[in-house]
Amino acid sequence: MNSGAQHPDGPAQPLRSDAERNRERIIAAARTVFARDGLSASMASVAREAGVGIATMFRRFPTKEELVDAVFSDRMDAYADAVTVALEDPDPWNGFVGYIEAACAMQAADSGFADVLTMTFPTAKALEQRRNEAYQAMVRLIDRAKATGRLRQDFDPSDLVLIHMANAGVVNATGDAAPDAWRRVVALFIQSLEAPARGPLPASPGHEPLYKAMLRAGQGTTTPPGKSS
Amino acid sequence: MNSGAQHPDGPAQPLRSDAERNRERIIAAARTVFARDGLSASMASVAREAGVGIATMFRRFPTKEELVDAVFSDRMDAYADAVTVALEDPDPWNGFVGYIEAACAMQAADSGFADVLTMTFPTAKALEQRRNEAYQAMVRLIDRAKATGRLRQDFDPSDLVLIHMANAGVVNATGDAAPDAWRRVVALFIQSLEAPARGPLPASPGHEPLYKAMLRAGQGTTTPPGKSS
DNA sequence: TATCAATCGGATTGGCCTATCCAGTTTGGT
DNA sequence: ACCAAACTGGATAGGCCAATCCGATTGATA
Repeated sequence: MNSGAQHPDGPAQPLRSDAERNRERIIAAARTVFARDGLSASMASVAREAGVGIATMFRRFPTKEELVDAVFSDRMDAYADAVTVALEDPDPWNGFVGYIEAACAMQAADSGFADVLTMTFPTAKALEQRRNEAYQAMVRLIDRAKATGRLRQDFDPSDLVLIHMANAGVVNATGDAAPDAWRRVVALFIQSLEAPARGPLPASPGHEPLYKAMLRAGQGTTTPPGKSS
Repeated sequence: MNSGAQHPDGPAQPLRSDAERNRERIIAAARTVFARDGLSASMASVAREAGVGIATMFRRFPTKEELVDAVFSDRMDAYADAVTVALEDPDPWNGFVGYIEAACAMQAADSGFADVLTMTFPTAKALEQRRNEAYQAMVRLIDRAKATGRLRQDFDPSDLVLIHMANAGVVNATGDAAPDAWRRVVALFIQSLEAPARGPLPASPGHEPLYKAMLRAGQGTTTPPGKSS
């Protein structure tokens, strides 16, 4: 993708050439492994795939969140781009529907990204900033679709998160045994969003509880799955 | 619940009294732990909760599937009962809707059961038999609802599995941070199922691929999460 | 080319998991 | 009250994981 640019935020000291090469090898490997196994993949498995030692892994990315940040911030750009494209559609409802389909397709194509869309990682700054940008654009997209009357009025931006959670459930459960199952589920969802509403909905959980939920989920994936009684 | 009945299928030799006591302690503990942590909870954590040794655990339930079978076959009865109740509703659509809500509520109330509904365990005979009974009744419920014209004609029994997968995604992701979020998602789903359909749907994945998917998911939970490169 | 600091990666530690083994304890019939 | 069979649970083996340490290696500079 972007071969010229380094990782954006000031590399106080440029890495030595071999270090930079390994860094990119690690990111490429993580892209592959996370796409296949989701964010629960181990750091060690990424190192193995990259052909570098475990220590190199941890020296460059001391926490998994930093690796996730480096790997998915540009995929989050693509996500934000999808909103922009949708906003350019002359038919707001078409744009809205196309956006949901595109976003869910991205989830289906990359298990790691499916996880990213339903979790939040406060320390992954680049990632979270892009997520917020995408969110702002998304709110405009929703308002536009509501204004035309095709999108039900009680739709809430946080409903998109719920859709992503539901879609992640389908994608995770079906995997490559039924790789297109999500399309049917998403199609049902979209039809339920079209105005006129066929009935009232239970109240939206609201932003803040959903944020807490995404935080909680993220911590589960980043930390070993151990429990204490 | 049922205090009189033993585990149904012929206990060739009745267990010694202390063994039987431990067996029930284990099942009770598993009910608690699975409900809290889902089926990914470890056998060891169940043993700890039950206050028995690890060996006792494995002697009574050599595989996790046997434990799952013992714990959830009666919950699957309740699931099947919900279909029966729904079939008695004079309004088939009401019955259908009520059934989906009840089933999803059971998922929300018990993480373990949420997993059970989206996975299959071929060796868990009691569980799978009850699942099939429920499935047969469910097909009748669907046909009845379609006959009245309130349920869209292209609804497929396997769509219920997809709904459960989606709901499991929401329930897992939100947990107790947004414990009612699933209600909104399910309400949207139901509204999309009401006739007249607002548009065609992508083809159903069909029974067999979905079964494969459920199998795959089950194995992931039963076996350690290790991977090979 | 010579030097040295940055970097590399294998070995290791400590934790949790599944699963098995075996010496000590409990049960129930006599 | 006695004893054999059934049962118990800690110890243990083997595997995967996150994370750290340190001797060997390599890149950049003079």
